[in-house]
Amino acid sequence: MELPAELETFVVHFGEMGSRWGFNRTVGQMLAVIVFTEEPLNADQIANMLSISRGNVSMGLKELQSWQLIRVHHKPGDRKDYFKPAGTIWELALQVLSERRKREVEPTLSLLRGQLMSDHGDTHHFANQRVQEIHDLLELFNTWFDDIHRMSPESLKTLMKLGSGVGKVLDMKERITGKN
Amino acid sequence: MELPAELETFVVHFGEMGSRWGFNRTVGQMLAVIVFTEEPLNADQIANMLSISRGNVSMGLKELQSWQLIRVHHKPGDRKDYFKPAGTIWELALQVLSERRKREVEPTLSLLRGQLMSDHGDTHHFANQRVQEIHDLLELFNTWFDDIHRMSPESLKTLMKLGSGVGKVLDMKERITGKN
DNA sequence: TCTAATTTTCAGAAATTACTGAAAATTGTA
DNA sequence: TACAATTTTCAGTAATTTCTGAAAATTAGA
Repeated sequence: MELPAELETFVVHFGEMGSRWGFNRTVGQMLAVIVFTEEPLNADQIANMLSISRGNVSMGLKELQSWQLIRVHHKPGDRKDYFKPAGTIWELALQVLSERRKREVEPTLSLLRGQLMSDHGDTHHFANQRVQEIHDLLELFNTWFDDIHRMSPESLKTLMKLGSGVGKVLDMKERITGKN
Repeated sequence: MELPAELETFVVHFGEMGSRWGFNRTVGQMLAVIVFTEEPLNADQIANMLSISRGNVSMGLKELQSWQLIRVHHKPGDRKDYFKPAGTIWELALQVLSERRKREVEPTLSLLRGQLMSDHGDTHHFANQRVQEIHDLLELFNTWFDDIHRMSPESLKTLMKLGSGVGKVLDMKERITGKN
């Protein structure tokens, strides 16, 4: 199977962006062909479409599965594994954010939690103040994201469209409930 | 100036996380020493503390300045440039998000906008539907982030603490105003 | 303007990351 | 179980990224 001409732009672009998004060029390109192709694809098809080795495709598929961005699909009477996106575009985007939080925030949060355990006390040392601040920030972000991640796509869209307008709603709530 | 022992953990960790956060190991380490040291530091001090070349420090400082994470500071009677964080921890975090949006979202959004210009019409082609979906998602994220980014740290903290509890406030609003 | 202090640049070297392809392992069917 | 189809692994190689250090450029004071 040959790469359809209309996909080339996206494959090239996803390849270039791949490393910024947390994987590498080939993995980005693989994600592009899988997302923009209606039919599930098998490893040989992907290798041909991108002109890369079979081994590379195998590693890339493992990576995309570890990100939970693709899913195996089997065709009756065919032993090959076929791959398709693990959800809607919206779900894939949330999944990327989720994995990145795990890889980019969790390790630091663990370290800082540990530091605050052992360093309890001299909260006046400059560095320890920064540790506390970064810890609090990441902890807040973490619970916020957990919370957000559980919302339905629809609620989330509504919320995002409201944007900072939420501030006004919050003010309103305060006036009504008298709390914050 | 030698690297204080209590900073070593953070320098090593920020180095390891650096590439996941969008820069490289040395730049991550440089950010760590600058953030965790009370006094502004000059390039030679940083080079000594991290045992890296002067040229490397120069490049790293440029990178951190392009991210707007550090700022020059001058001492009277001293021609050297000293560097300190460009803001509070909270501001630095927002700045990282802001720069990453610019590097990780904007290029794709530009491409997709262009595609939708030229491809206007056959919205039934599978790939074009995906293009539209990704475009709408990124566009929504973009305006949401712009909005959020303008809020004061305090409002933002309040909003994050509320988390998905915002959903309930929104429901309340709908009941009251009869709109969404 | 001249000079010394300081910073930046960048070619080459070092380190890291990614890729290939053939061999090994696994899987499903008969 | 035996075998062919398929996938995974991984040593060696290729490509990319990062780093060094000396030379070039810039800057500020005399």
